[in-house]
Amino acid sequence: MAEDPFDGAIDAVGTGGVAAQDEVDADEWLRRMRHSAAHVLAQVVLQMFPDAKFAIGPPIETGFYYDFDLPRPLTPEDLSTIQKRMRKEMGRNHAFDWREIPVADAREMFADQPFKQELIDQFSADAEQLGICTHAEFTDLCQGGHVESTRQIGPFRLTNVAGAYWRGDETRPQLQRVYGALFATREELDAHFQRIEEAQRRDHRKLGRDLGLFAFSELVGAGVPLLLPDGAIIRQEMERLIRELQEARGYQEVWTGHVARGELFRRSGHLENYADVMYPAMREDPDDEDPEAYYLKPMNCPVHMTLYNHTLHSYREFPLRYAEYTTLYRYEKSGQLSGLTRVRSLTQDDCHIFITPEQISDEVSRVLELVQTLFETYGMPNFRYELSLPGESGKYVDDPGAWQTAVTALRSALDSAGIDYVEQEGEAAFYGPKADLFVSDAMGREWQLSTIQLDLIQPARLGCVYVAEDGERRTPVVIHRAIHGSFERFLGILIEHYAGNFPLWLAPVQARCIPIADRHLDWAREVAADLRAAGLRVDVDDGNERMQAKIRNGQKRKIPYLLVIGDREVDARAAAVRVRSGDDLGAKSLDEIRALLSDLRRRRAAEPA
RNA sequence: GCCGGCGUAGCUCAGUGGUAGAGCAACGGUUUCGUAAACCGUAGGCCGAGGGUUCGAAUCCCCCCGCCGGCUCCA
Repeated sequence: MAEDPFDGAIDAVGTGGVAAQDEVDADEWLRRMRHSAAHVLAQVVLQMFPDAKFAIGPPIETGFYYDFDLPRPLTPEDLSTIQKRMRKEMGRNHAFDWREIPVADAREMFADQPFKQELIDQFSADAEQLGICTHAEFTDLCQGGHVESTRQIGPFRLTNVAGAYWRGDETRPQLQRVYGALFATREELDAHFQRIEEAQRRDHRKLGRDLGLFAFSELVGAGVPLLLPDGAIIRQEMERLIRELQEARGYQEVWTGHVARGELFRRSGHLENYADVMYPAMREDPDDEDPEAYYLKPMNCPVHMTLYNHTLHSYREFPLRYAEYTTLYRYEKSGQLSGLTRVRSLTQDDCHIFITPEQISDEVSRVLELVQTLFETYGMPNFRYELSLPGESGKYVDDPGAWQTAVTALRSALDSAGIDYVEQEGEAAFYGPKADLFVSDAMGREWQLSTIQLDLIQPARLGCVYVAEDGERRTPVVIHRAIHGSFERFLGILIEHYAGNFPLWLAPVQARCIPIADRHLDWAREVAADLRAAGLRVDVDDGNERMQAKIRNGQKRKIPYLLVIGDREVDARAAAVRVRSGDDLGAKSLDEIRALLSDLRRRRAAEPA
């Protein structure tokens, strides 16, 4: 999916439009099967809807899709009909015939296909011949990449139909996209669906419910997560960690509340560039354009800069690092909301660092070190960086020289940290370039967590200055950076990363005492009280169920340690330690248990897995 | 926001025009048991909200809201 399907690979066909299996490698063969399946899909859809306008049908990571403009929405029943007819067509063993024809012929051939006409416009800019591919009665404008015949196409299943804008542009017509999964073998196809099932078990929305971590309420509102006590514990541990790390690195905590006047956001540029995600102004008269109106903060930056302006600063104070852990409010469109990973009230570990231009590279390196330390603590290695640069559009104004300096400094900091990244033109924030860190959730969707942004615009707009060594007043550069991104999203990702099996330091309940019979309750309570006094989160299952049931409940709750207490343990002033993995560590003295758990907690160890 | 699907007990789901159901969870009682489910009982629902059709609506229609998948946009 990484490649732009419109970036025509018309000349990248190499072996030609059709190849035999032994002419290409396995990956290429799979791509060809998938793309060929898309052609059969289009063939069948055209049989069923002769007036259909068809767009594109590329191979993707797990299969293929094809986009259509149809007279009516496809139903799930249609999908299974289409699938049956596709299998039938594949069984007929139609050969794929690929060849090149002159542009003019292509235009004529696809005269009643407006999307194809647009593609012809695009491709004919630098080609006189265009590829077409025919099998059975169906011919498509196509850059090639096919198997020899339909019977060679591997096992597949149509999965869903979804809306998709033509060329990914929401101002253009929305088409119906039919998705299919396709793999080389039946086993791989089955494994694919098993992976999906496994991913669904990891889904933080399900685990959050099952483990009692968070909830949503229609009454409170969409996109506003309610952290239940156990979820709030995890979030508190996350905050505690980042506070420790940041205090150790010279950050100073500030507090600036939740609202600010519109005038501030007008000066910062937010109302001009960011209004679409800001909640509407809070004002007495809705028709009043009065700048006295207040807005919920979508970001902290303008407020932090105003706070900076409270006194005159010297270059000697730099880097000056303001940290705040506060909730911001963004009106995300309803279809964007997704559990904890996309919410409307989000809490950022949001900091603004005031520096001189010369300090950019060093300070970005320090931020990168902080990111690395945090991700190591969580044991999350699977992320990737993106360097977002300004593009052509007029959104990026002001000083082009400063932009260039900033981009160079950001790039060199990433390079010297040995970080791999991809550059994305046109993705910069309105105030500067940025480096973002992305991770994937259980369902394979990517989410941005950490962000490091250079700001070349707002400090000047808000009148930030510092006194330089030569006594002149200059405008500081500001680094905006959030390491978790938002605690909500990061929590969602963490839940999936651990599949709910939090390491001890994060676990809402770190150990549970399980007395076998009521006569063991006193010692169980004593053990719990002792461990609690040592700062551990420990409870006692004093219900009247059998021990087996209590163990089952504790396991389902994913509690790291279950401390089973019967006659032997009471006598020995001990508890039998069962680890979440199911391992039985046997009886251990209270002292040993306290030492074990305290050590894991203190080190924020990854254990128990 | 757009396209499609879906909203019945805390959770997983039955119920297709005629008096709202099951399992698990919860709660009460009995049981006091050695590493993933003891037994009995009780309670729990404006069937997402509002409107309409009908003698009668969880069920059919309209319109909101929410959730899920995708598209577009972003911590």
